[in-house]
Order: sequence, then C-alpha cells, then structure tokens
Amino acid sequence: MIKIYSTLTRQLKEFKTIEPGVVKWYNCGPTVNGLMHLGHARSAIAFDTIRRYLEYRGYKVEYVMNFTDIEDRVIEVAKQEQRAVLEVAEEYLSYFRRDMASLNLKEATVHPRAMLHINQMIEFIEGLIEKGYAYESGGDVYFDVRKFEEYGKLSNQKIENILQEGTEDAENPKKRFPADFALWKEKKEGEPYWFSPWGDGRVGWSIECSQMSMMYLGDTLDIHSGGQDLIFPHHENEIAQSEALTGKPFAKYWLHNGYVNIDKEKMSKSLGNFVNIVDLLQHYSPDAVRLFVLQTHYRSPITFTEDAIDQAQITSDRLFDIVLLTKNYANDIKVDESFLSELDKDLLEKITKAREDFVKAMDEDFNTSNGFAVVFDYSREVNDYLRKAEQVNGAVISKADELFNEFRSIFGLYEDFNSYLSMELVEKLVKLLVEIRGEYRKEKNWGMSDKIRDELKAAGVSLEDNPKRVLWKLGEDKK
RNA sequence: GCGGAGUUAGCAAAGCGGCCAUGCGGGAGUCUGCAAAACUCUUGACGGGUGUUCAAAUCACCCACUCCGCUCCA
Repeated sequence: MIKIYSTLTRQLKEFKTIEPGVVKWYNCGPTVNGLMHLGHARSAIAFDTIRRYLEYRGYKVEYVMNFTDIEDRVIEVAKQEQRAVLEVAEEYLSYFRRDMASLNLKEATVHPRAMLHINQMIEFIEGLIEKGYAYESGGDVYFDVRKFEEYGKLSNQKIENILQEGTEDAENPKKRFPADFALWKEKKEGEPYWFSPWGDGRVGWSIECSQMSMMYLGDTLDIHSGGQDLIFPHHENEIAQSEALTGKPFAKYWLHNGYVNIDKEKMSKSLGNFVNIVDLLQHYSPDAVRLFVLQTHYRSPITFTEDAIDQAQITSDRLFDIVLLTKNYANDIKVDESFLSELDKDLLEKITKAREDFVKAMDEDFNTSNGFAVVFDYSREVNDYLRKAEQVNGAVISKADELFNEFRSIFGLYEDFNSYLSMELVEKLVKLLVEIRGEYRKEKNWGMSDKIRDELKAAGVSLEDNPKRVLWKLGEDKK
C-alpha cells in the first residue's frame, strides 16, 4: 500500500486514485524566463522519480506539466533584451527542454503552453463571473476571495491574515478586498495583449494551471504538485478558482517539494544565488545530480555545497561500477546453470529481500533516502558475490541485473549505457590488441598472434596484415 | 504579527517509543607481483533542559538557534 503525504491534510494517507490504475497528475512547470537551475531540477527530479515509481507499481500515469510562457517575468526579460516575448519564451523553453533531457527527465504526457490556451482561460473566467465568484473592475477581473469560504485551506491561513494593508498589491484600488487576486489584467503599453469581453489585456498567473489541468485531466486531479513556494498564493488561488467553478474538489493530493538552500538561504531567481544546470553538468554527471537530489526525501530541504555534490559524484560512480559489472556478467551467460551453490541461493534470497525492502521504503511517501539505503546494501551483496563465488551463475546474476535495472529505471540512473560503449572505445581497444599482436609477431609467437586475429574475427573485427601496417575493419570479410 | 518546517556523528541524510539506517570520510584488516577495486571490522550522533514511560533521537512542556511562506519564485 502506497502512502502519500498531502499538504492539504498534512498527514500520510493511503494513495487511492479516482480511476483505478490511472493517475491524473498536474505538475506546475517553470516560467520560461531564464535557465533551469538546481531548484527547478530538484523539483523536476523528485516528481519524475515519484512518477516512475508509480509506473513501476503498475499505474498508468497521465502527467501534465505546463510551461508558463506569458507572464510578467517573461515580459520583463523581453523588455530588457529588447526582443519579442514569444521569441524569448521560445528560446528559454528550448533550453529547458535540453536541460530536462540531459537530466534524464521523462517527457510529460502533455507539455501545454499558456499562450495557446488564452481563449479557454477567458471562458473559464467568464464562468467564474457568471457564478458570482469574480468581478470586473476597470478593465481587470478579480477573484472575490471572500465568496470562497475555504480560501486559505491549503496554506492554512486565515483570510484576515493574508495580504495585510501596506503592500502595493493589497492597496490596488480596483480590488474590493486586499486578498482578491487578478484573473485578467488590463493591457499595458508595449506589452502583448489579447481581446476579451473586458477589453484588451492578458490573463493572471494562476488561471493557466487551473484551466489547463482541468482541460487535459478533468475536474478533479489525483495529484497536483510543485515547489513549496507555490503553496501560497499560486496553489491556493488555483483551488479557489477551480472549486468555485466546478463545485468539486480540485485535487486529491497536493505534493510540495522542499527547497534547495545555499549558504543557509533558499536558492532562487530573486536572490540570484542559483546554480544553473548547464554549468553544474560541466563538472558533475547527470547521475550524480539525480543521486544528490534523491538521497534526500523530497519534502526536506537540501543544502547545496560543493562537498555534498562531490560526495554524490563519488557514490554515483561506485554504484555505477557494480551495476556495470553485473550487467557484463549477465550479458555473458553461456550455459544456464541449474545447479545452485550456497552462495547462489543466498544471493537469490537477498535479491528478493532487497526488492521487498525497497518497495516498502518507497511506499512510505516515496522515501528515496531509505530506498537508496536498500540499493547500497544490495550492491554490496552483489559485489561480494561476484568476488567470492567459485563460479558466477548466469541465471542468478541475471536476476541481480534485473533488480538493478528496476532501481535504475525508477531513479532514472545510468540509462545511457551506449555512451560507455562508444566507437571511440572500440577503436582504442582494437588498436591496443593490434599493438600487442605486433609484439608477438616480432617474437614470432605465431600461436598468440593468430589467436588474437581469430578471436577478433569471431568478435566481428577483421585484421589485414600489410607490409607497412595492419588495417582493421568492423564486420565480416566478404566471402 | 500570523502560519509552517527544522536543529541527528567530521560532512550528507533516514528514523516518528525498544533492535545495525545508509552514503562520503577517518582507522585497522583480508585479498594481492604492482596498481586499483572489493569485502570485513571499526570510529562515532541525536541543540539544551524538565517531564511522561519498564523503555525516548522518537511523546509532552519550556528555552535557544536556523530556515521558509504571508511579494515574482520549483
């Protein structure tokens, strides 16, 4: 049984989807006004892993993640750089997709973009006005939070305590109440705008998530997720809008990941203390970054230090060693041995046990930290076996490899094996063998030199001895 | 002010009442032509106090400190 923590109820509950076997999940994606930094990555990796785990546990996950491409901050960047908003959005969007791919983040089922859903959002707002939850005021449209009694339930705040007098936004005279939030904003000079029943303008920030999530997944989602910084006001507003419109619960489970801190401060755009993923990947492997993130439970804060990520890199490399070693043996099965030694039986038991322990750990609100503890214990056992067993049993080690594959697919680690088996490597190895064979030939050790040529040929590399040099090529000789 | 989260060994990080977390690092050993790896043992912790309990890192209360949200933010 999977237990899941929801910010709304602030406790662990059994995970039950509305439709059996299917998870409808909306993850709040980034605003594309800059490069992906570790804070974004932490969120994305955490939820990507939970998604992978749910899939591992047999769910079909419909995962929607938006890109906010029309928003104050994008417009601001466009102004500064004197470029079109669309152009800026396109550019950062492509960088985001690149960085997501390099971190081995799975593509969402749908990646909707706000700009392409403006008309539907206008309809959404019209619906709210009809129901009396929103009002037009001087070209703007606001959500009337006092009409929605449960406003504040997600962030656990009383309406009186929200937006005290004094802040600029609270004193906006167009509002009836300081905490009311904009659904539609009147156009400003030099900014993009759309036509609407209330005049030219553009949509407010939170409306896109409500509208797009409901459009792609239905009125009630199983999971809605994002960073803790979105709880208020963004998600609070989404709940208000959506539930006001449909009268149904908006999402069953609200998941929020902890921050990445640096120097005891939250890593964020506004503080300017962020580490970009592109830069980080200059020094650390994607696997190390994923491991770094996943060694901490998704709701806990992570403190970023160079030391910590160095440690993650070392750990990641060692884990990869044993994964690869196991795979090499598993690929090399010649005979399926039915005889099982004590060590074989022992390892088989440990494989079963490890899988059980792992599932138990992950079922408890996706405790990747404990999940990794199981993986590390397990990798030590496999390592031990590979070095101690008189003979490596192909059937047994294949089972071990299978479990490593399961772990890898859930954590999204070491998936690009091809990069380790490059043509470059083949070239180096063949050249080395040719060189060694050359020495044997000098010594007139024809036995060894022929053996190398024959074995290479069997492996698919043919050598051709010429007076000046040895040529080699891949593939069988033509007959 | 209001609302949350937290303080665990040298570092990172689980744990949510009793038994070994785990990773990195430190020490010793095994193996070994060299090198590397691996494995074994070991090192060590629960911010401070007072309670509750047969038993507390884990519950309650108090104190100290840190961070976060209430403003754009993953």
